[in-house]
This record gives sequence, structure tokens and C-alpha cells, in this order.
Amino acid sequence: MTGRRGRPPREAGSLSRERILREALALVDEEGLDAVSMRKLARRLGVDPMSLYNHVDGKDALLDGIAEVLLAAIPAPPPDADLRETMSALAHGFRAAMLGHSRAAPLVLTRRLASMTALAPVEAVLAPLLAAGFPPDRAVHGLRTVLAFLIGTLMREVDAAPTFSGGPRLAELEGAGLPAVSAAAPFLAVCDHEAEFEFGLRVLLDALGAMAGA
Amino acid sequence: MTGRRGRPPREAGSLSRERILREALALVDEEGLDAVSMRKLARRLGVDPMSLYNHVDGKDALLDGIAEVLLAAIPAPPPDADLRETMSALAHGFRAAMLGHSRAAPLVLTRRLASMTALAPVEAVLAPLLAAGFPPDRAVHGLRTVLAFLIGTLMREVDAAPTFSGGPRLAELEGAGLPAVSAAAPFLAVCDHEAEFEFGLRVLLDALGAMAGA
DNA sequence: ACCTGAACACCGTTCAAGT
DNA sequence: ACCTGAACACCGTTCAAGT
Repeated sequence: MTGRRGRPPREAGSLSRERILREALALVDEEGLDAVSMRKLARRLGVDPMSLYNHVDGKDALLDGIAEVLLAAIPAPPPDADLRETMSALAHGFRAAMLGHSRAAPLVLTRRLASMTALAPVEAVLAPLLAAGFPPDRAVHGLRTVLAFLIGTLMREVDAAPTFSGGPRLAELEGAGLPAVSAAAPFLAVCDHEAEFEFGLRVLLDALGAMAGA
Repeated sequence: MTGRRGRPPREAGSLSRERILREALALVDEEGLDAVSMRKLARRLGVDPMSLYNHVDGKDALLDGIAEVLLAAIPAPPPDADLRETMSALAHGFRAAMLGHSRAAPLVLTRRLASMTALAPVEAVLAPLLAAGFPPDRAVHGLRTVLAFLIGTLMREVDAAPTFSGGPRLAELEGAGLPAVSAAAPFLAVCDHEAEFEFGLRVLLDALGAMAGA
């Protein structure tokens, strides 16, 4: 922990939306989403809580701003790649961006974003689908299916969704009429996120590839 | 008179975990998750805020309790159905349970549950997979893939995830280097949740069926 | 244009006291 | 065993006042 608490009046250009968002993301990374408050963030910035409102529209807008920072970290796919490579690159880029800030990821995965920066990845997905011959309605269909998978999978990786890991003990299960659960218990106890992700992605990209033919 | 000792003119029966959870769910249904507070809930129940703590372990446990109520509403699948029918019935039951309380659904979709009631649906999914010949590790694989899809899809239906509906106006898109987005704009503007759900589910159940053969 | 501090209307939870 | 109210340490945000 670096000692950036008690701050003298000025330092490297005082407040700005960018500096606020960067500090907010650092706060989420360190202490989690529940720890975010306008007052605590202001304290970290050495500033009165109300000063934040000159650059950010309130707490909800602040959280949206953090989500946009995460989304902006998704790299653009190589422009010469085919449909499958493009989709795969974007999916992996999305995943890497979320896992790089796993405590902030739920902001992207659970909030409705209406900003322009949210549209850049959408463009990057739709463009190759249209180029592959998908009519626009089915391209949107494909986009949404892949996105639902990504959101659901990442929600689990990011610890916000159930894995059934350290749950109840095995002994209770057998006596409780849960034979299948107890038979699979050792595999419920661990989760290879990487493998789960690759498996699901392959299934979906195969299905998209088959649709592209028709 | 009514069996219980004289008590201030409150509604029938005093406090109980069950009554608290029912009222909490009603509060979420009416005002949304953000409106839930221990104090407001107590007010609705005509009770001191601190009385709730005799039946519930705090706000987080209260929210977990609401999630369990939702999960308990998933009907058991018909016992004589085959793999595909069983999985389909459970998926539809899960969806119906979430859509029946869409503002509370994020509690199920985003929180890690470690309770026994969360395991009943898991048992119901694993049992037919094992019966169909899946080894336990691959059955868990299948469970998790379907669950990720359900969570991602329902998160969108429940309004917690992006649909790209009422976003920026079309005119801005063309000038912003988003040709694919603007070409698909009319389809991004609407979302047939039912059709999206059925499409994705079919893709996954087909893949599971193919795996069952091998 | 930006920053500040007091003030308002809330929170979740601890604790000591009541029945 | 259950319920209560005061108290503590917080919130997000409005507003009037400062520079």
C-alpha cells in the first residue's frame, strides 16, 4: 500500500474526470465494490466529497464510468481475420479485460450501458458477421447469444455467480436425497474456468459457423 | 381470543423468518432492489428495525433468503422425461421463476449461494445427465455451460444487462465509424427475449445430445 | 469554473434494557 | 425468547457560500 492519503492542496493537476475514474477503479480493485463511496473516494483524492460532483454526475454515473474504462480496454481484433478468429479474439479480449479487474467486472456484466464506448465492441462483432453473409437480424441474434454466454461465464469466474464449490459437506448430501450431487461432488468442488470458457465458446462458434452456411 | 396473547393491533401473527422474507420480496417487486433497507422493511411490518435481527442474520442474509425463495419456486421436472425434456423443463422453470420476480432475480443471478435449496435444481440437472451416460466430470461441465447461458440470458431479460435498445441515435452512429451498428440498428432496437432464449437453449441441448453419443 | 462545508434524510448494526 | 429504542459510524446529495 502506497502512502497516498494525506495530500497537500495541489498535485499534478487537481481534479478531473479521468483522475477520479482511475482512483475509483483502484479503490474497487483494492477493497471491492461495496467499499466504494463518494466520501471515501474523495478522501483518497484529498478533496471534499462535493468536488467530485463537478466532474461526475453522481455515484451511479461514476460506476458507469468505471464500466466504460473496463470496456475500453478490450483490444480491437486484427482486421484481416475471418469470422471465427474475429469472434474468438473479441471473446478472449473481453474476458481478459474483465479478469484484469475482476472486482469491478460486475459493473460491466450487470449494468445497462448506453454509452458510445459500449458500442465499439458491438461494431467489432457485427461487422464480421455481416461480412460473412449474415442478414442484420440474424447477426444481432448471434451477437446476443455469444454475449449472454460471455456474461454468464464471466459472472461465475468473477465470483458473483454460484460454482457450488465450498458448499455443504458430502455426508449431508447422500442422506438428503441428492445422489447425483454427491456422485459428482468432487467435480462440483473445482472449476477450471479456462476449460469451461473454451468449451462453451467452441460450441457457440461452431453453431455460428453452421448458420453462416445457410 | 385468537390464541395468541394480547399484542398491539398488528396484522395476524407476529414476526417470523417466513413473514419477513415474504414482505421483503413484495418490497423488491414493488420498489426494486435499491429500495430494500432493514428499516423500511421493518416499517412495512409494523415493527422495530432491530426485531428483524431475531429472525434473519443481517441484510446480506435477508437477500440470500429472498434468492432462496425464488429458487424454491422452480418446479421439479417430470420424472419419466428423457434428458432433453428434463433439461428443457428445468430451463423453462428457472426462467419462469426469475421472470415472475424480475426485480429480485439478480439476487439469484449474481450472488453466490451455498444453501441446500440451491442444490435441489442442481440435483435435478445432474441426475438425468448421469442417467444418460455422462461421466460425472462431463455432467458437471454440461451443467455449468447451461447455467452460464441461463444466467447471461436472464440477466438481459431482467434488465440488468445491455440490450442496446434506446441507446444513441442512428445519425450519430454513421458518422462515428460504426457502419455495422447502424446497418443493424433496427434489430438492435428490439429484443424478442422468448426467441433468443429458445434459440440459445436449442444450440446447447443439441451440443449436449451430441456429447451423450460419444 | 471550480471547490468547500454544513445540513438533510437516510443507512446497517451494536448494545443495554425491557417483557 | 423475543422485542425495543437510543446510539455509533457511516451514506448520497442539496444548497448557499466562497475563490
